[in-house]
Amino acid sequence: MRNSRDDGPAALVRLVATGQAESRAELARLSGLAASSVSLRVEQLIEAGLFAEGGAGVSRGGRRPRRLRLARAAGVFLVADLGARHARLAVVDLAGTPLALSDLACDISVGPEPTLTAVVDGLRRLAGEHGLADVPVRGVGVGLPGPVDPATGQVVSPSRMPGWNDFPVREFTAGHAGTPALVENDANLMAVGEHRASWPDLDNVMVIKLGSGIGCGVIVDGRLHRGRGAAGDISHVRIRSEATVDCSCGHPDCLEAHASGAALAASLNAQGIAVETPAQIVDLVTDGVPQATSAVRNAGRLIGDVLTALVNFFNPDALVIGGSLSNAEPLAATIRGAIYERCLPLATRNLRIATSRAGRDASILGAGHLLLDESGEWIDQTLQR
Amino acid sequence: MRNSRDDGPAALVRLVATGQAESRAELARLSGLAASSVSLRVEQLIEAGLFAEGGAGVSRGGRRPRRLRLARAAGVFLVADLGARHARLAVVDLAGTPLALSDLACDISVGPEPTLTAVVDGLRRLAGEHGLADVPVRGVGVGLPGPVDPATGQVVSPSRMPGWNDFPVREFTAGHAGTPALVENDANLMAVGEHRASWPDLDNVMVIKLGSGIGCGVIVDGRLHRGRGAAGDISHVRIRSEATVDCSCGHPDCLEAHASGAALAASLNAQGIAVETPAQIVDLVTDGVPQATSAVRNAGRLIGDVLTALVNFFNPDALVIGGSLSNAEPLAATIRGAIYERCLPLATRNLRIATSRAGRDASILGAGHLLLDESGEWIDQTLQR
DNA sequence: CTCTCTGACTTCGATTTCGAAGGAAGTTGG
DNA sequence: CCAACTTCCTTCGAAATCGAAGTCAGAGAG
Repeated sequence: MRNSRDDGPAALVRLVATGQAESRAELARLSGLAASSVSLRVEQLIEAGLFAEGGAGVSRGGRRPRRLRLARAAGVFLVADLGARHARLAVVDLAGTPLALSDLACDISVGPEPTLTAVVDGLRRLAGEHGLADVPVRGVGVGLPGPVDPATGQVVSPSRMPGWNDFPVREFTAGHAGTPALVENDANLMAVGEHRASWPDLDNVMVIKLGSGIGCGVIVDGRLHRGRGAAGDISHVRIRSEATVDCSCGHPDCLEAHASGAALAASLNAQGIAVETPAQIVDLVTDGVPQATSAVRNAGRLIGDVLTALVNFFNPDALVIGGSLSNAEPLAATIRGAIYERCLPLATRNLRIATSRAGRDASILGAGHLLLDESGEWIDQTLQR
Repeated sequence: MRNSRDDGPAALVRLVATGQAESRAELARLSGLAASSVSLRVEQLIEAGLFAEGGAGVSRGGRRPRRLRLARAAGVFLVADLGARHARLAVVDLAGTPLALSDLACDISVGPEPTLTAVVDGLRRLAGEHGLADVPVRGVGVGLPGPVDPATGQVVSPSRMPGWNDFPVREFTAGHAGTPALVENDANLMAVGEHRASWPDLDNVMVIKLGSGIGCGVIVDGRLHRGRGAAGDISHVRIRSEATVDCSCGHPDCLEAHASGAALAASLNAQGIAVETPAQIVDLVTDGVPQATSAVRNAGRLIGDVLTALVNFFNPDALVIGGSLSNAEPLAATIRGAIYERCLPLATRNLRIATSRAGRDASILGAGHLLLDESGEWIDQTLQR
């Protein structure tokens, strides 16, 4: 696990927030600083109201450590994970742990300004309802179902977000909330959340999000790989198939056109089985409806074939299958089988394939972690008073 | 461009060696250290014999800088790029610039010990012949046409290196040469060399090596991505094709079985055209032999199709086409066309596709750079006297 | 040629960080 | 209960680093 993106006091805050360190001694070991320097800085962090001392810890054969934790006044992050017709809102502490959760119905197609205004207002209300109005908000995180340019914080050519193209989401959100803002693709957030929560010691992880669409986030060397904003796209790879289906992107036989939740639903509807959401597909599979199982198996084979090439190329330590469709067991099983059958032994030798452990709030978690990673600035400022 | 993998004096040596800094002032700007600290450390580096002052530089409107360069006594690296029947040997300075080059006929299939012994001895002889016997050797780099486990420096399940499986190449080489050793896959070395020499400011770069086989090296966030040693493999991806060809790996229709130089040669031989090496194929194409051109075009289309998925997924800033086959112009043109046609606009928007600029010694260059990156230890030691 | 401006170093006191030593507060084993 | 460790944390002088001011050496303008 890579730590210390930068150093300075923020590194100490990160270590405590993520639970890696609970005492001055652990901070010294993990940060590489001298014990005396750690003591000094911790003193300052306590004075600034970011850390608090929380009684004595468990002895490891000597004097008991004086346990450190984040002070309540250290602050919170406001986080929203937007879907097409729905947003998941959360107030999380600096560690990313949700303190309050709620759901908000909101149609993303009404455009960015009303959507983002409603989301930020909803977040503030949520914080107030849980008695957190007096706690400083250190940042806002927004997950979106489309590509985000990391340089500008703008959405770029999203396929299912009419009116959002080139809208400066980060700027607008930061302005409206009055805090720093983080804007990121939802699959990327999920990848970060899954990685930090479940596989913190692995350096290279791929997370695929199977829902209505097909998304993918990539952790390289412990950090999110963004590329120019398009990284992780696997949905428009051309697949080998008998029937030809045209994709919304204009090319024939994209993976998404054959194997996404939306494609599966369309295919089942054509067979006279009424479904709308991925969750309903999962239910059908669980109920043993043969057409559903067969469709899901077929999708798994297609997805597995595509992943084969990517696993050989990227050689990850783990491949995590998440998203609402991932609860359909035959799907994961088929993907797993395709990869083990067709990939190089060298690439699968140390590869773990697992379904999501962090669950549906993985994205929330990931946003918290990314916001913490970018917290160097305000931490430094808070200390200088 | 990412610098300062670590800090300390090694960072300054790197900046001077790579030509990024030529004066104390530039070192201060690029390293982030205070000017006074830089002056102090430079003093020590000069005393230790690593740096030398080389007259006055060009004024930028004020006092002229006192130009810094690597001292001759700073040392050299010995580097070898091994192919199946041939090794390219070089003595390079710390900047990676070749001071002496030679070719050595050696059959890799006689096994690791005799091969590596001959290579290291050849390197020492080469240094001696060029009057470099008195200059300290700071490291040995070896490029191999097979997967290398970065953790152990062992070759792992190579397909064309009988007798090398699990052999501790790094350990043996370091022992025989009496210096630190670096062992790396040849395509990876080529990727590093190409990146540092031609595209130092781009963070994410893919380099494919088209020769008898098909290799690929990946630079992520300015650093070589190794994965567990298999990263960058693109040769065993299944392709869509009419005829079925079985690959040596046991699966049908791998890219390598259809589009590698060896596959092209076999196909041309079957048509009654005698060729052996990739260079001869390039000659045929240049001469306008229609069967050769057609075969190369077909290979380009297949390779392009595979790269399409990887470019969408990885979203690199540049894709570099290298290796001896890359001189066949229709090949690169076809690959380029396939990618621009089929990739997401978002992924190709900022993508540069180019043929190799560093040429056939890119691997040598890359080895030099990687050895320099790992030079922190001996630099620190040299300073402490 | 002189005067001013700019950039390249140096000098030197202030600050930060280190690390060895020591005190505090436990555990373990007789 | 006591002596011998261990671990946690602080103290304090030494060392490294910084940064503001000063010096040096050129360019460019008048």
